[in-house]
Amino acid sequence: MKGKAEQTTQFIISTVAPIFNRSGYYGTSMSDITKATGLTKGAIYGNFKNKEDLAFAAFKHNVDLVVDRIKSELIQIDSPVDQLRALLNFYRRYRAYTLEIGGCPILNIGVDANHQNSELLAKVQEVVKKSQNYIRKMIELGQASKEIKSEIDPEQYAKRIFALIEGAIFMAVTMNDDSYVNDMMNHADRLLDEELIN
Amino acid sequence: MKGKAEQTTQFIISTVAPIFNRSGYYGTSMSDITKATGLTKGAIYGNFKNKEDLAFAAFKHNVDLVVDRIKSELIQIDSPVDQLRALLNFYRRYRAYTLEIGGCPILNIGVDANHQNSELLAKVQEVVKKSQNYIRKMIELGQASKEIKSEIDPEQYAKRIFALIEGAIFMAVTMNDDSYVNDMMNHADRLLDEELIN
DNA sequence: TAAAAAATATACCAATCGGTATTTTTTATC
DNA sequence: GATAAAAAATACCGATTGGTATATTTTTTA
Repeated sequence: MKGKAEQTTQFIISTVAPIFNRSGYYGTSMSDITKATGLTKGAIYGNFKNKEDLAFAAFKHNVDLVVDRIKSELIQIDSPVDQLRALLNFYRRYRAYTLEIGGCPILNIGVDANHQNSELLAKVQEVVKKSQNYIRKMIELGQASKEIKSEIDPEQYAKRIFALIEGAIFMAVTMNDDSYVNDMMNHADRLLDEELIN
Repeated sequence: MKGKAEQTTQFIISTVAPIFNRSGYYGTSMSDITKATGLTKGAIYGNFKNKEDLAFAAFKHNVDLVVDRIKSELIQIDSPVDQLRALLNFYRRYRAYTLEIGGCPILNIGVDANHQNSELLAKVQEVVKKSQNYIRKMIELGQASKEIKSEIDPEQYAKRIFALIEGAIFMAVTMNDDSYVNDMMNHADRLLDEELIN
């Protein structure tokens, strides 16, 4: 006895995820949610404990969308250095890709949840750590294969590359100007060539 | 016939500015504002047309605080290259300095206002443009004095430096980790040495 | 110091907030 | 197709939202 509800749950999440991402927690009302889904409060609260739980699910959904896309693009690449380059390339197309979900969930929810919802902020921090670990492992694999200098600190560069990316996305979204991302990815490419690669 | 009101207006703005910066527009309620100021709605609405106007004033106040501080630190420096270095140094101390106002207003309000309040977003964009022009002029002065390479594009590097800074601040605030800013400012220093300076 | 003006407090408004108890409808099982 | 269970709709709740009209207090000016 279950089947319909799971579909509805997924429908609610995917419908509501861009709204939370764009408008933030307090900027998204239950009536926004019922309007967007065409469902009533009874249906929403039958599938989610409360608004907060819906916000958690929405964030996870948006992150999974992006992460799945990245992994599917990088999994077919062998060399870790080429993977790093492909990652940068992904972000060149990032803004167009995330238009429909309303921008970068890490950036949006990170700013929104800070000082507001520590539990949601913790989830953002988890995603950031996983993302940085992902980059760090690429760097470490590059060191193991002698493509990347052994003396550099993988953690340090993973954090820096992630910060570069988020800064570029923030500026591109805020100023509605893709050149921030394009220039920054060129810059990151040069960073690879001049500081990381042997 | 005026005097008391102006003091009160200023008091309200400076009291409320950190709240808007931390909690965003919809996350800040009029009751938050009356509680924090100890005033009643009558006093608030006697000094401001509505909540939106208060948010505008709060953003301007936070920006002015930061800008005034930067200008006071840079005005006594002659060489434009040294000014650029001093700017980077300012941001090394930025997070501690902006703890009381609740982080970077450009970042916070930029994300908060996007998709929510186009008028407020326009004000953020104006501040970003002014900030970038400020950096661009330093670079151009450096070119005029032959300290900086004539072939580089001042606008491009002003945008990149600003994006670097905002990315580092976002990561530092979100992850509660100052090393993002420290590492990024070191990185920007090297960018100056290797790409900009003759 | 009295009168005028300005500033603040009080009391209230309709609308909306997130959430829930109950009823109705839909779905799955036999 | 009857029945039971699950899901969704309806109708409602108290609290809070941003905002306003009016009364009171404070400040300024004469």
